[in-house]
Amino acid sequence: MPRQADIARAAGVSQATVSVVLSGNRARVRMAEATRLRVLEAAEKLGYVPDPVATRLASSRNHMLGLYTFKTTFPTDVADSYYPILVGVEEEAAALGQDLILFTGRGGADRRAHDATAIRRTRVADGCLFFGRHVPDEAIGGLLESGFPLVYIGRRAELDGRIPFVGADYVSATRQVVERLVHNGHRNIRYLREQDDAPSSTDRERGFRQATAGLPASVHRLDGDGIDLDAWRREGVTAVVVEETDTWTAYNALTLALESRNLTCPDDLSLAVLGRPPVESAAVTGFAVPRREMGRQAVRLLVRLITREIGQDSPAAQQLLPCAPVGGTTVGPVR
Amino acid sequence: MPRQADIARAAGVSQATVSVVLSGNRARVRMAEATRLRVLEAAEKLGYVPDPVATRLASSRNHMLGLYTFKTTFPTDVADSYYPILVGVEEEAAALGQDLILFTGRGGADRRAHDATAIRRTRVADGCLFFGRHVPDEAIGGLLESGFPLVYIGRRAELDGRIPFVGADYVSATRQVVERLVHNGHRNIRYLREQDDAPSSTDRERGFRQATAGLPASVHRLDGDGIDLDAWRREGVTAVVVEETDTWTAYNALTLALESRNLTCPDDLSLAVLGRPPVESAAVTGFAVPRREMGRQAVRLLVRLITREIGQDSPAAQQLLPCAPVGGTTVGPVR
DNA sequence: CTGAAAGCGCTTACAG
DNA sequence: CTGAAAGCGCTTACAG
Repeated sequence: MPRQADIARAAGVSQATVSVVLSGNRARVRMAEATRLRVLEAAEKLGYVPDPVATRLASSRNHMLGLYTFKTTFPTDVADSYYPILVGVEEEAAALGQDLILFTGRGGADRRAHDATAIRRTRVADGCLFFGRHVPDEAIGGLLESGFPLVYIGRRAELDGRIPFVGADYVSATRQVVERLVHNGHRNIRYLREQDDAPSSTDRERGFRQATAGLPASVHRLDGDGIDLDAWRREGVTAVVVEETDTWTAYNALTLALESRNLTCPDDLSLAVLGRPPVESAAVTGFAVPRREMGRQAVRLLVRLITREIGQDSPAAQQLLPCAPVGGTTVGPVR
Repeated sequence: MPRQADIARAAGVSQATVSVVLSGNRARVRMAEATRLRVLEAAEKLGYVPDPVATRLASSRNHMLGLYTFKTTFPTDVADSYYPILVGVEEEAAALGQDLILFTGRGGADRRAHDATAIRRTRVADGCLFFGRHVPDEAIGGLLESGFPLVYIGRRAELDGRIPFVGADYVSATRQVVERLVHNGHRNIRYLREQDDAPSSTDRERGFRQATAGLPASVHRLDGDGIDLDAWRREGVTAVVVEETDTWTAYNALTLALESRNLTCPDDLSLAVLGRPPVESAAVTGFAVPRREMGRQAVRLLVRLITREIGQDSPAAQQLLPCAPVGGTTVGPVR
């Protein structure tokens, strides 16, 4: 494969000159147009393509973006909620001329021990997208401090909120859904959430509390016990909102509870999903998490971080995308 | 970030010695155990992680495998047939400690002109998986000649059959399905295939012809006209086999023809899919294309090519995986 | 047993 | 306007 040195020989110039010409002469070196053309022509004739590895070692960019997931990159269980993000990532990466490196090869056994090594490896790329709840503070903090561009997909508050991210605005989306319920006369609304404290869950809770300020609304954390909807009714609950997660745990528990009352679509209870209901239950009110757009915007943000167009401490490095409302038919007046 | 030079200083040895120790001393250089330990300790203390870019430039391996698709890596239209392959690829790559590079960044406009450049770029990786019908002879041939390890996913006969691949054994799988029909008494069987000449289509046709040798079996290539099943019946056809492709074109055409006779499951015609029917029509006889396994085996083969465990001209560099039969209920006796 | 040197293919100051 | 030099962080013969 031809190298710059070969072109230099063919064009009768130095290898450094070839480098300058081929890199578009960003350094604005003065140069005879004839020389430039001669180099370009020789490069064309020899079928030259730069070696990305050497480029990366010598300079700082190789037009490759990393994608680091803490579990598997192509999950089989939660593929539905995950795939759209990948689609968005690829779409935008392609549009911006970036290749993608999937860091999957981080050994078997002791993953925790390998994390630091694995994460440091992301440096092959110009920058890296991270996806997952897991934030290994030290490793990520080290990357951040060294100025390595990185973007989390999904909001992250760790490391004093210094992590750039592109997330979904669950607070507003939830508030809007719940406000609609309140507008319809509901005064006792219950938020069914799962056990863990993912930002997406606590953000929903925040939006919920904003919309129900002053009302007897309450949050029910899912435990092993299942849900007693009749008891909730007796407590005066007239509407239930349930969070969507990639495992559908809370949603499924609610569905189960509804079915045990022989009601998939209850007439004495309004329902809404804080997210998008599964396709089968398309009529349920909720909102759409803009996964594909999150993928796209994460790539855009990462590239702007790489080009230093914006700094990693800039407010613009943390983005929350709006969620589109999904109409549905399960939010009615109080019964 | 600490480099080998830093470790060398800390351990009081030369940088080259550090390199030898850290790379596991494959060159079997004699070395005092104490020195080795001192180096290892210093590396640990400094939190050293090798720079993959430099490693790749200096040596020949960086434990990264390329994945080059001629369309989009994450398609939205044919995701179902595609995703399992990715799952297999990732699974095996992870198991073998390999990262994955997705070559998506090959500019917009003139793709054809960029192909050579884009394909040459795959050299960043230790080897590359290719996926798609498209075989740009010159570029792939160049890679092959230079000894660059590559594996196609799906059988490819181009370049005098010199391309390593992992495909599905459509010939045998089809033959078995059709033999079952023949065994059930069918003598006039029709194979419905699509227009193009993909290996997966011609392989099916070959298996079909093997099983129907001596019988009046015939192949119908789908055109714009739709299918007249009544006419086929009058011609004496008692069984139809239809190929599965990622677009389902032929299968959908057949379904349409069946529906126009108000029969989704005809009683005067036996049916089989050369592949797996869509979930809704699970009862249809067919076979399962082992997509995930193809992904896995392609990675395994690629790694063996990279390690020179097998040569690219070895027969072992071209693999056909068996397809598991899918029982179904649509293959009956002649009516 | 260990170190000094060359080289992988580039980029980027720095001299002329 | 162009070239010579150093360097990115490694590996790999080759000397001692």
